[in-house]
Amino acid sequence: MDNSDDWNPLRHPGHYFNRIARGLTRIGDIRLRHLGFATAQLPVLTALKDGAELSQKELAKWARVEQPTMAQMLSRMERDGLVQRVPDPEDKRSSLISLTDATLAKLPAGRAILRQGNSEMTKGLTGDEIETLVSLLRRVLENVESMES
Amino acid sequence: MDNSDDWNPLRHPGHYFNRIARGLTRIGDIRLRHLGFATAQLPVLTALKDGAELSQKELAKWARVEQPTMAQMLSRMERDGLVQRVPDPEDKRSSLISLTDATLAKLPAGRAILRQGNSEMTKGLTGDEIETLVSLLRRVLENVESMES
DNA sequence: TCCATTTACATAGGAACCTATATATATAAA
DNA sequence: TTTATATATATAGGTTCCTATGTAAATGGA
Repeated sequence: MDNSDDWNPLRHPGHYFNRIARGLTRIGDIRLRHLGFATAQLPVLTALKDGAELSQKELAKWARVEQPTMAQMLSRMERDGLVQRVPDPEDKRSSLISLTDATLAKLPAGRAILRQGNSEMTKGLTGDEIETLVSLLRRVLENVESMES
Repeated sequence: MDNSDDWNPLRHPGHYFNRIARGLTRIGDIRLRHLGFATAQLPVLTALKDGAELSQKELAKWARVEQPTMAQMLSRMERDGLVQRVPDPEDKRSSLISLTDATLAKLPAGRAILRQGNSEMTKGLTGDEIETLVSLLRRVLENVESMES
């Protein structure tokens, strides 16, 4: 690839990740809105789907966001009645976060929306192609995360 | 894929896009910081790299962000001396935006950083694999953008 | 020409991400 | 036990994205 292509985003994978990620977030937000969910909250819903009680720290690690990001998101989710916090009896610094009953009741509908989105996103790709894609993505992700130090 | 995997993000491509995109943004921001550039500004730098003068509207379209997003980014870039605006003589509603001389002078260094990042991101992938990846990404992007209506 | 519509941009407000830093509790070492 | 360090969370401030809406200039039809 000659130098003149360095600025041509269409020749590089990097360009696509941002566009796809933003697109998926926008679509997810629209489709989940009637349930009161947002795309960014999905890791929290996933982690707590079986009634688990986790600390903010554990949720941040699971969702791979920084602690203040998770703190803010949990505040909004609590404000909106999606989660509840109870003081951790074993650690006065910490709270245990869990989904409210109303949220638990809405999870199956959320799951159906996700399944539908995953299927539309890979429309026209064979099972083999999806596997190839996931495996390449996994390798790129590993490279990217090894660049962050 | 059985139902119990609907919540398992590792089985779906969707999960990876967000993580990769955020990782690339963080790394780019760190590596470009000494030049005064940010990852999100790259489309603007790219569009104006040869001294072109474009309107805010054209830049938003090029970068595929909404107009207020571009307006805000250009404000910061102008504040930081990266771009300049001159009134469009043909349309009093509009300004023409171009890179400052200082920014133009820093572009080659920025390009080298991008090239390096693109190469690290795909480390271990063969040329064929990169081509396959880009082609699959293109198809997914097309699917995603067709979901947004 | 005059008015309605469209267009370009600005502004307001909010979500989700980040880094840096403060505070309170827990833990470990002296 | 007292003190130093580590950990969990909170807060402050900033960027990048979004939607909704306002304003002024351009345009096109009556």
